[in-house]
Amino acid sequence: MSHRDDASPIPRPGGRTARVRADVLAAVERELAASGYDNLTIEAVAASSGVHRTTIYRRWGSVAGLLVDLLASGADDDWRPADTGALEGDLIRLNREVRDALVQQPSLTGAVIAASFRTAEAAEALTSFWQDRYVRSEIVVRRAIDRGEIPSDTDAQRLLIACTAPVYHQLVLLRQPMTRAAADRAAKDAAAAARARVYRR
Amino acid sequence: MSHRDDASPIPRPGGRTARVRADVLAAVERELAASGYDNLTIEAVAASSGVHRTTIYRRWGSVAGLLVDLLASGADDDWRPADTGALEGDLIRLNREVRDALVQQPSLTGAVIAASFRTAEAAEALTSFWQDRYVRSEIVVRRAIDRGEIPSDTDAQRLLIACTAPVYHQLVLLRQPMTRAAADRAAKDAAAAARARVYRR
DNA sequence: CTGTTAATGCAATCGATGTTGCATTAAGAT
DNA sequence: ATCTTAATGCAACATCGATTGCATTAACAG
Repeated sequence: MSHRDDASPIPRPGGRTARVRADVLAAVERELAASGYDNLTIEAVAASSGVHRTTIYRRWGSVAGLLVDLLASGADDDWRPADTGALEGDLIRLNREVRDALVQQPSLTGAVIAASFRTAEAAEALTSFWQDRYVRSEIVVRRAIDRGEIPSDTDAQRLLIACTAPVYHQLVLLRQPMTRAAADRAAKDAAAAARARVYRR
Repeated sequence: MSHRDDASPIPRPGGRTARVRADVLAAVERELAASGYDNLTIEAVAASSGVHRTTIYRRWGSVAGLLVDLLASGADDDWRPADTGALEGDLIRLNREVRDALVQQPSLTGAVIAASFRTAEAAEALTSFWQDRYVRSEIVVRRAIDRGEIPSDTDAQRLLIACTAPVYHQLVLLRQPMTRAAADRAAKDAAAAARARVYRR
Protein backbone atom coordinates (compact mmCIF):
# COMPACT_ATOMS: atom_id res chain seq x y z
CA MET A 1 0.00 0.00 0.00
CA SER A 2 1.34 3.38 -0.85
CA HIS A 3 -0.72 5.46 1.60
CA ARG A 4 -0.69 5.42 5.42
CA ASP A 5 -2.03 2.16 6.70
CA ASP A 6 -2.60 3.00 10.38
CA ALA A 7 -5.84 4.61 11.58
CA SER A 8 -4.33 7.49 13.53
CA PRO A 9 -5.25 11.04 12.49
CA ILE A 10 -2.75 12.66 10.20
CA PRO A 11 -1.08 15.62 11.89
CA ARG A 12 -0.81 18.76 9.83
CA PRO A 13 0.67 21.19 12.33
CA GLY A 14 1.25 24.13 10.04
CA GLY A 15 -1.65 23.44 7.71
CA ARG A 16 -5.05 24.92 7.13
CA THR A 17 -6.55 23.35 10.24
CA ALA A 18 -4.06 25.12 12.50
CA ARG A 19 -4.63 28.44 10.75
CA VAL A 20 -8.37 28.06 11.06
CA ARG A 21 -8.09 27.33 14.76
CA ALA A 22 -5.85 30.35 15.30
CA ASP A 23 -8.19 32.59 13.28
CA VAL A 24 -11.26 31.41 15.17
CA LEU A 25 -9.76 31.74 18.64
CA ALA A 26 -8.47 35.20 17.77
CA ALA A 27 -11.97 36.11 16.62
CA VAL A 28 -13.44 34.83 19.89
CA GLU A 29 -11.14 37.14 21.82
CA ARG A 30 -11.95 40.06 19.55
CA GLU A 31 -15.70 39.52 19.81
CA LEU A 32 -15.52 39.03 23.53
CA ALA A 33 -13.69 42.30 23.87
CA ALA A 34 -16.00 44.11 21.49
CA SER A 35 -19.44 42.94 22.59
CA GLY A 36 -19.04 40.82 25.70
CA TYR A 37 -20.11 37.31 26.48
CA ASP A 38 -23.83 37.86 25.94
CA ASN A 39 -23.28 38.74 22.30
CA LEU A 40 -20.67 36.08 21.72
CA THR A 41 -22.48 34.03 19.12
CA ILE A 42 -21.20 31.45 16.65
CA GLU A 43 -22.46 33.68 13.84
CA ALA A 44 -20.40 36.61 15.03
CA VAL A 45 -17.27 34.52 15.45
CA ALA A 46 -17.75 33.07 11.96
CA ALA A 47 -18.16 36.52 10.43
CA SER A 48 -15.21 37.97 12.33
CA SER A 49 -12.89 35.06 11.59
CA GLY A 50 -13.85 34.48 7.98
CA VAL A 51 -14.36 30.81 8.81
CA HIS A 52 -17.70 29.26 7.91
CA ARG A 53 -20.33 28.63 10.60
CA THR A 54 -20.49 24.95 9.77
CA THR A 55 -16.81 24.47 10.46
CA ILE A 56 -17.11 26.09 13.86
CA TYR A 57 -20.15 24.02 14.77
CA ARG A 58 -18.38 20.86 13.69
CA ARG A 59 -15.14 21.50 15.52
CA TRP A 60 -16.25 23.34 18.64
CA GLY A 61 -19.95 22.58 18.89
CA SER A 62 -20.94 25.60 20.93
CA VAL A 63 -19.89 28.92 22.38
CA ALA A 64 -18.85 27.10 25.54
CA GLY A 65 -16.58 24.87 23.48
CA LEU A 66 -14.91 27.93 22.01
CA LEU A 67 -14.31 29.41 25.44
CA VAL A 68 -12.94 26.14 26.76
CA ASP A 69 -10.51 25.93 23.87
CA LEU A 70 -9.50 29.54 24.35
CA LEU A 71 -8.91 28.87 28.04
CA ALA A 72 -6.84 25.81 27.16
CA SER A 73 -4.84 27.57 24.46
CA GLY A 74 -3.98 30.36 26.85
CA ALA A 75 -3.33 28.08 29.84
CA ASP A 76 -0.26 29.31 31.61
CA ASP A 77 1.43 26.10 32.61
CA ASP A 78 4.25 27.98 34.25
CA TRP A 79 2.04 29.89 36.67
CA ARG A 80 3.40 30.17 40.20
CA PRO A 81 2.22 32.39 43.02
CA ALA A 82 4.45 35.38 43.70
CA ASP A 83 6.99 35.12 46.50
CA THR A 84 7.08 38.36 48.48
CA GLY A 85 8.79 36.86 51.52
CA ALA A 86 5.74 37.11 53.79
CA LEU A 87 2.38 35.33 53.97
CA GLU A 88 0.33 38.50 53.89
CA GLY A 89 2.14 39.83 50.85
CA ASP A 90 1.76 36.54 49.01
CA LEU A 91 -1.96 36.39 49.75
CA ILE A 92 -2.45 39.99 48.67
CA ARG A 93 -0.80 39.23 45.35
CA LEU A 94 -3.01 36.19 44.96
CA ASN A 95 -6.20 38.16 45.61
CA ARG A 96 -5.14 40.96 43.31
CA GLU A 97 -4.71 38.47 40.51
CA VAL A 98 -8.15 37.03 41.16
CA ARG A 99 -9.77 40.42 41.35
CA ASP A 100 -8.03 41.75 38.27
CA ALA A 101 -9.08 38.71 36.26
CA LEU A 102 -12.70 39.26 37.25
CA VAL A 103 -12.82 43.04 36.98
CA GLN A 104 -10.98 43.21 33.65
CA GLN A 105 -13.19 44.02 30.68
CA PRO A 106 -13.79 41.71 29.02
CA SER A 107 -13.23 39.06 31.63
CA LEU A 108 -12.45 35.69 30.12
CA THR A 109 -12.80 34.18 33.58
CA GLY A 110 -16.20 35.79 33.99
CA ALA A 111 -17.28 34.49 30.62
CA VAL A 112 -16.21 30.96 31.42
CA ILE A 113 -17.99 31.12 34.77
CA ALA A 114 -21.17 32.16 33.01
CA ALA A 115 -20.68 29.40 30.45
CA SER A 116 -20.10 26.86 33.21
CA PHE A 117 -23.74 27.28 34.24
CA ARG A 118 -24.84 26.21 30.78
CA THR A 119 -22.70 23.28 29.76
CA ALA A 120 -20.97 20.55 31.73
CA GLU A 121 -17.97 20.90 29.41
CA ALA A 122 -17.23 24.43 30.57
CA ALA A 123 -17.96 23.53 34.18
CA GLU A 124 -15.37 20.77 34.10
CA ALA A 125 -12.77 22.95 32.42
CA LEU A 126 -13.27 25.57 35.09
CA THR A 127 -13.14 23.27 38.11
CA SER A 128 -10.01 21.53 36.87
CA PHE A 129 -8.41 24.92 36.21
CA TRP A 130 -9.23 26.12 39.74
CA GLN A 131 -8.24 22.81 41.28
CA ASP A 132 -4.85 23.21 39.66
CA ARG A 133 -4.47 26.78 40.83
CA TYR A 134 -5.31 25.97 44.44
CA VAL A 135 -2.82 23.12 44.48
CA ARG A 136 -0.09 25.37 43.11
CA SER A 137 -0.96 28.04 45.66
CA GLU A 138 -0.30 25.71 48.56
CA ILE A 139 3.38 26.59 48.29
CA VAL A 140 2.51 29.98 49.78
CA VAL A 141 1.27 28.30 52.94
CA ARG A 142 4.21 25.91 52.95
CA ARG A 143 6.66 28.80 52.87
CA ALA A 144 4.86 30.63 55.67
CA ILE A 145 5.05 27.49 57.80
CA ASP A 146 8.75 27.10 57.05
CA ARG A 147 9.31 30.71 58.06
CA GLY A 148 7.52 30.04 61.32
CA GLU A 149 4.85 32.62 60.57
CA ILE A 150 1.95 30.23 61.12
CA PRO A 151 1.44 26.85 62.83
CA SER A 152 2.81 23.81 61.02
CA ASP A 153 -0.57 22.10 61.08
CA THR A 154 -2.29 24.93 59.20
CA ASP A 155 -4.83 23.63 56.68
CA ALA A 156 -3.68 25.16 53.40
CA GLN A 157 -6.96 24.68 51.51
CA ARG A 158 -9.05 26.29 54.23
CA LEU A 159 -6.71 29.25 54.47
CA LEU A 160 -6.54 29.78 50.71
CA ILE A 161 -10.29 29.56 50.30
CA ALA A 162 -10.85 31.92 53.22
CA CYS A 163 -8.56 34.34 51.40
CA THR A 164 -10.02 34.22 47.89
CA ALA A 165 -13.66 33.20 48.45
CA PRO A 166 -14.77 36.69 49.56
CA VAL A 167 -13.41 38.13 46.31
CA TYR A 168 -15.30 35.68 44.12
CA HIS A 169 -18.38 36.06 46.30
CA GLN A 170 -18.44 39.82 46.04
CA LEU A 171 -17.71 40.06 42.32
CA VAL A 172 -19.37 36.97 40.87
CA LEU A 173 -22.30 36.21 43.15
CA LEU A 174 -23.20 39.51 44.83
CA ARG A 175 -22.15 41.37 41.68
CA GLN A 176 -20.96 44.36 43.60
CA PRO A 177 -17.90 46.42 42.81
CA MET A 178 -14.77 45.58 44.76
CA THR A 179 -11.80 47.87 45.05
CA ARG A 180 -8.28 46.55 45.04
CA ALA A 181 -8.09 47.73 48.68
CA ALA A 182 -11.07 45.55 49.59
CA ALA A 183 -9.41 42.54 47.99
CA ASP A 184 -6.24 43.34 49.93
CA ARG A 185 -8.37 43.58 53.06
CA ALA A 186 -9.67 40.04 52.56
CA ALA A 187 -6.11 38.77 52.13
CA LYS A 188 -4.93 40.58 55.27
CA ASP A 189 -7.86 39.15 57.24
CA ALA A 190 -6.99 35.62 56.14
CA ALA A 191 -3.32 36.12 57.02
CA ALA A 192 -4.22 37.52 60.44
CA ALA A 193 -6.58 34.63 61.12
CA ALA A 194 -3.89 32.15 60.11
CA ARG A 195 -1.40 33.81 62.46
CA ALA A 196 -4.07 33.62 65.17
CA ARG A 197 -4.00 29.84 64.65
CA VAL A 198 -7.55 29.69 63.26
CA TYR A 199 -6.96 27.28 60.38
CA ARG A 200 -5.20 24.50 62.30
CA ARG A 201 -6.34 20.98 61.51
CA MET B 1 -70.59 56.84 32.67
CA SER B 2 -71.46 53.47 34.05
CA HIS B 3 -68.03 51.91 33.96
CA ARG B 4 -64.88 52.80 35.86
CA ASP B 5 -63.51 56.09 34.60
CA ASP B 6 -60.04 56.02 36.13
CA ALA B 7 -57.16 54.39 34.34
CA SER B 8 -55.96 52.17 37.18
CA PRO B 9 -55.94 48.42 36.59
CA ILE B 10 -58.97 46.59 37.89
CA PRO B 11 -58.03 44.22 40.68
CA ARG B 12 -59.54 40.75 40.54
CA PRO B 13 -57.85 39.11 43.48
CA GLY B 14 -59.74 35.83 43.47
CA GLY B 15 -60.31 35.71 39.75
CA ARG B 16 -58.91 33.78 36.85
CA THR B 17 -55.68 35.76 36.82
CA ALA B 18 -54.85 34.77 40.38
CA ARG B 19 -55.65 31.12 39.71
CA VAL B 20 -53.51 31.12 36.59
CA ARG B 21 -50.59 32.59 38.49
CA ALA B 22 -50.93 29.99 41.23
CA ASP B 23 -51.21 27.16 38.71
CA VAL B 24 -48.18 28.34 36.78
CA LEU B 25 -45.95 28.85 39.82
CA ALA B 26 -46.97 25.44 41.16
CA ALA B 27 -46.07 23.93 37.81
CA VAL B 28 -42.67 25.66 37.89
CA GLU B 29 -41.93 24.05 41.24
CA ARG B 30 -43.12 20.66 40.01
CA GLU B 31 -41.06 20.81 36.84
CA LEU B 32 -38.01 22.05 38.70
CA ALA B 33 -38.30 19.12 41.08
CA ALA B 34 -38.95 16.64 38.28
CA SER B 35 -36.39 17.59 35.67
CA GLY B 36 -34.16 20.31 37.12
CA TYR B 37 -33.33 23.75 35.86
CA ASP B 38 -31.86 22.69 32.55
CA ASN B 39 -35.15 21.19 31.42
CA LEU B 40 -37.25 23.99 32.85
CA THR B 41 -38.79 25.30 29.66
CA ILE B 42 -41.83 27.46 29.05
CA GLU B 43 -43.33 24.60 27.06
CA ALA B 44 -43.05 22.19 29.97
CA VAL B 45 -44.52 24.69 32.42
CA ALA B 46 -47.40 25.37 30.04
CA ALA B 47 -48.13 21.67 29.62
CA SER B 48 -47.88 20.95 33.32
CA SER B 49 -50.00 23.91 34.38
CA GLY B 50 -52.66 23.67 31.70
CA VAL B 51 -52.07 27.34 30.92
CA HIS B 52 -51.29 28.30 27.35
CA ARG B 53 -47.72 29.15 26.31
CA THR B 54 -48.74 32.55 25.05
CA THR B 55 -50.11 33.56 28.42
CA ILE B 56 -46.89 32.60 30.15
CA TYR B 57 -44.80 34.48 27.62
CA ARG B 58 -46.99 37.53 28.01
CA ARG B 59 -47.00 37.60 31.78
CA TRP B 60 -43.57 36.30 32.69
CA GLY B 61 -41.56 36.69 29.51
CA SER B 62 -38.97 34.01 30.23
CA VAL B 63 -37.92 31.17 32.45
CA ALA B 64 -35.95 33.66 34.50
CA GLY B 65 -39.11 35.69 35.01
CA LEU B 66 -40.88 32.63 36.34
CA LEU B 67 -38.10 31.93 38.79
CA VAL B 68 -38.02 35.52 39.94
CA ASP B 69 -41.76 35.44 40.59
CA LEU B 70 -41.46 32.12 42.39
CA LEU B 71 -38.68 33.57 44.53
CA ALA B 72 -40.83 36.60 45.29
CA SER B 73 -43.95 34.58 46.05
CA GLY B 74 -42.04 32.43 48.46
CA ALA B 75 -40.07 35.29 49.98
CA ASP B 76 -40.03 34.84 53.70
CA ASP B 77 -40.43 38.38 54.93
CA ASP B 78 -40.29 37.23 58.52
CA TRP B 79 -36.89 35.60 58.20
CA ARG B 80 -34.55 36.19 61.09
CA PRO B 81 -31.28 34.48 61.92
CA ALA B 82 -31.50 31.97 64.76
CA ASP B 83 -30.46 33.13 68.23
CA THR B 84 -28.44 30.41 69.93
CA GLY B 85 -26.91 32.67 72.53
CA ALA B 86 -23.39 32.54 71.11
CA LEU B 87 -21.72 33.91 67.99
CA GLU B 88 -20.35 30.58 66.87
CA GLY B 89 -23.72 28.87 67.20
CA ASP B 90 -25.48 31.62 65.29
CA LEU B 91 -22.95 31.49 62.46
CA ILE B 92 -23.17 27.71 62.28
CA ARG B 93 -26.94 27.94 61.92
CA LEU B 94 -26.49 30.56 59.20
CA ASN B 95 -24.08 28.41 57.23
CA ARG B 96 -26.24 25.33 57.58
CA GLU B 97 -29.15 27.22 56.07
CA VAL B 98 -27.01 28.36 53.16
CA ARG B 99 -25.61 24.90 52.58
CA ASP B 100 -28.97 23.16 52.84
CA ALA B 101 -30.51 25.58 50.35
CA LEU B 102 -27.73 24.84 47.87
CA VAL B 103 -27.45 21.09 48.41
CA GLN B 104 -31.20 20.45 48.39
CA GLN B 105 -32.50 18.78 45.22
CA PRO B 106 -33.92 20.61 43.44
CA SER B 107 -32.29 23.81 44.63
CA LEU B 108 -34.35 26.88 43.89
CA THR B 109 -31.40 28.99 44.96
CA GLY B 110 -29.13 27.11 42.59
CA ALA B 111 -31.61 27.56 39.77
CA VAL B 112 -31.85 31.30 40.36
CA ILE B 113 -28.07 31.61 40.51
CA ALA B 114 -27.83 29.85 37.15
CA ALA B 115 -30.57 32.09 35.77
CA SER B 116 -28.79 35.18 37.08
CA PHE B 117 -26.01 34.55 34.56
CA ARG B 118 -28.50 34.76 31.72
CA THR B 119 -30.80 37.67 32.46
CA ALA B 120 -30.32 40.92 34.32
CA GLU B 121 -33.79 40.48 35.84
CA ALA B 122 -32.80 37.35 37.74
CA ALA B 123 -29.46 38.86 38.68
CA GLU B 124 -31.16 41.83 40.29
CA ALA B 125 -33.68 39.70 42.13
CA LEU B 126 -30.86 37.63 43.53
CA THR B 127 -28.63 40.49 44.61
CA SER B 128 -31.47 42.30 46.34
CA PHE B 129 -32.47 39.07 48.08
CA TRP B 130 -28.94 38.53 49.33
CA GLN B 131 -28.49 42.16 50.23
CA ASP B 132 -31.57 41.86 52.42
CA ARG B 133 -30.36 38.66 54.03
CA TYR B 134 -26.96 40.10 54.89
CA VAL B 135 -28.52 43.18 56.45
CA ARG B 136 -30.85 41.04 58.55
CA SER B 137 -27.93 38.87 59.61
CA GLU B 138 -26.07 41.80 61.08
CA ILE B 139 -28.09 41.35 64.26
CA VAL B 140 -25.97 38.26 64.94
CA VAL B 141 -22.85 40.40 65.07
CA ARG B 142 -24.63 43.07 67.09
CA ARG B 143 -25.63 40.54 69.75
CA ALA B 144 -22.10 39.13 69.93
CA ILE B 145 -20.76 42.64 70.47
CA ASP B 146 -23.33 43.31 73.18
CA ARG B 147 -22.34 40.07 74.90
CA GLY B 148 -18.73 41.20 74.80
CA GLU B 149 -17.68 38.21 72.69
CA ILE B 150 -16.04 40.30 70.01
CA PRO B 151 -14.70 43.86 69.70
CA SER B 152 -17.32 46.59 69.37
CA ASP B 153 -15.72 47.88 66.18
CA THR B 154 -16.11 44.54 64.37
CA ASP B 155 -17.10 44.98 60.73
CA ALA B 156 -20.32 42.95 60.43
CA GLN B 157 -20.28 42.63 56.65
CA ARG B 158 -16.71 41.40 56.52
CA LEU B 159 -17.35 38.84 59.23
CA LEU B 160 -20.57 37.56 57.66
CA ILE B 161 -19.02 37.23 54.23
CA ALA B 162 -15.96 35.50 55.65
CA CYS B 163 -18.38 33.03 57.21
CA THR B 164 -20.65 32.26 54.26
CA ALA B 165 -18.44 32.92 51.22
CA PRO B 166 -16.51 29.64 51.53
CA VAL B 167 -19.80 27.72 51.42
CA TYR B 168 -20.97 29.43 48.23
CA HIS B 169 -17.50 29.14 46.76
CA GLN B 170 -17.25 25.42 47.36
CA LEU B 171 -20.76 24.51 46.22
CA VAL B 172 -21.49 27.01 43.48
CA LEU B 173 -18.15 27.88 41.93
CA LEU B 174 -15.86 24.93 42.66
CA ARG B 175 -18.86 22.57 42.42
CA GLN B 176 -17.46 20.21 44.97
CA PRO B 177 -19.47 18.41 47.63
CA MET B 178 -19.50 20.00 51.06
CA THR B 179 -20.52 18.19 54.19
CA ARG B 180 -22.47 19.87 56.91
CA ALA B 181 -19.38 19.52 59.08
CA ALA B 182 -17.32 21.46 56.53
CA ALA B 183 -19.90 24.26 56.54
CA ASP B 184 -19.76 24.28 60.34
CA ARG B 185 -15.98 24.43 60.09
CA ALA B 186 -16.16 27.62 58.03
CA ALA B 187 -18.51 29.17 60.58
CA LYS B 188 -16.23 28.22 63.46
CA ASP B 189 -13.22 29.66 61.64
CA ALA B 190 -15.03 32.96 61.12
CA ALA B 191 -16.10 33.10 64.75
CA ALA B 192 -12.58 32.34 65.94
CA ALA B 193 -11.13 35.00 63.68
CA ALA B 194 -13.66 37.53 64.96
CA ARG B 195 -12.73 36.71 68.56
CA ALA B 196 -9.09 37.13 67.56
CA ARG B 197 -10.03 40.71 66.58
CA VAL B 198 -9.40 40.14 62.87
CA TYR B 199 -12.44 41.95 61.47
CA ARG B 200 -12.03 45.25 63.31
CA ARG B 201 -12.52 48.35 61.25
C1' DC C 1 -79.42 39.19 33.92
C1' DT C 2 -76.65 42.01 30.70
C1' DG C 3 -72.75 44.66 29.13
C1' DT C 4 -67.89 45.73 29.20
C1' DT C 5 -63.22 44.64 29.10
C1' DA C 6 -58.98 42.53 30.52
C1' DA C 7 -57.07 38.11 30.41
C1' DT C 8 -56.67 33.99 28.09
C1' DG C 9 -56.61 30.58 24.23
C1' DC C 10 -55.36 29.51 19.62
C1' DA C 11 -53.12 29.31 15.19
C1' DA C 12 -50.00 31.16 12.17
C1' DT C 13 -45.69 33.04 11.72
C1' DC C 14 -41.08 34.88 12.45
C1' DG C 15 -36.22 34.65 13.58
C1' DA C 16 -32.25 32.74 15.30
C1' DT C 17 -29.75 28.59 16.09
C1' DG C 18 -28.17 24.30 14.81
C1' DT C 19 -27.82 20.31 11.27
C1' DT C 20 -27.10 17.63 6.98
C1' DG C 21 -25.71 16.24 2.17
C1' DC C 22 -22.76 17.36 -1.19
C1' DA C 23 -19.19 19.97 -3.76
C1' DT C 24 -14.67 22.05 -3.28
C1' DT C 25 -10.12 22.93 -1.48
C1' DA C 26 -5.63 22.15 0.03
C1' DA C 27 -2.05 19.43 2.98
C1' DG C 28 0.82 16.05 2.62
C1' DA C 29 2.35 11.39 0.45
C1' DT C 30 4.32 9.26 -3.54
C1' DA D 1 3.30 16.64 -11.02
C1' DT D 2 -0.30 13.68 -9.37
C1' DC D 3 -3.13 11.39 -6.08
C1' DT D 4 -5.65 10.80 -1.82
C1' DT D 5 -8.30 12.36 1.78
C1' DA D 6 -9.53 15.15 5.70
C1' DA D 7 -11.03 19.65 6.36
C1' DT D 8 -13.64 23.27 4.80
C1' DG D 9 -17.27 25.89 2.27
C1' DC D 10 -21.89 26.20 0.80
C1' DA D 11 -26.80 25.99 0.54
C1' DA D 12 -30.80 24.00 1.91
C1' DC D 13 -33.31 22.39 5.62
C1' DA D 14 -34.87 21.33 10.41
C1' DT D 15 -35.88 22.95 15.05
C1' DC D 16 -36.94 25.59 18.76
C1' DG D 17 -38.05 29.75 21.16
C1' DA D 18 -40.65 33.64 20.89
C1' DT D 19 -44.12 36.91 18.90
C1' DT D 20 -48.46 38.63 16.77
C1' DG D 21 -53.45 39.14 15.28
C1' DC D 22 -57.69 37.68 16.28
C1' DA D 23 -61.39 34.97 18.58
C1' DT D 24 -63.09 33.50 23.03
C1' DT D 25 -63.78 33.46 27.94
C1' DA D 26 -64.86 35.00 32.37
C1' DA D 27 -64.58 38.51 36.20
C1' DC D 28 -66.79 42.27 37.79
C1' DA D 29 -70.07 46.51 37.48
C1' DG D 30 -74.47 47.98 36.87
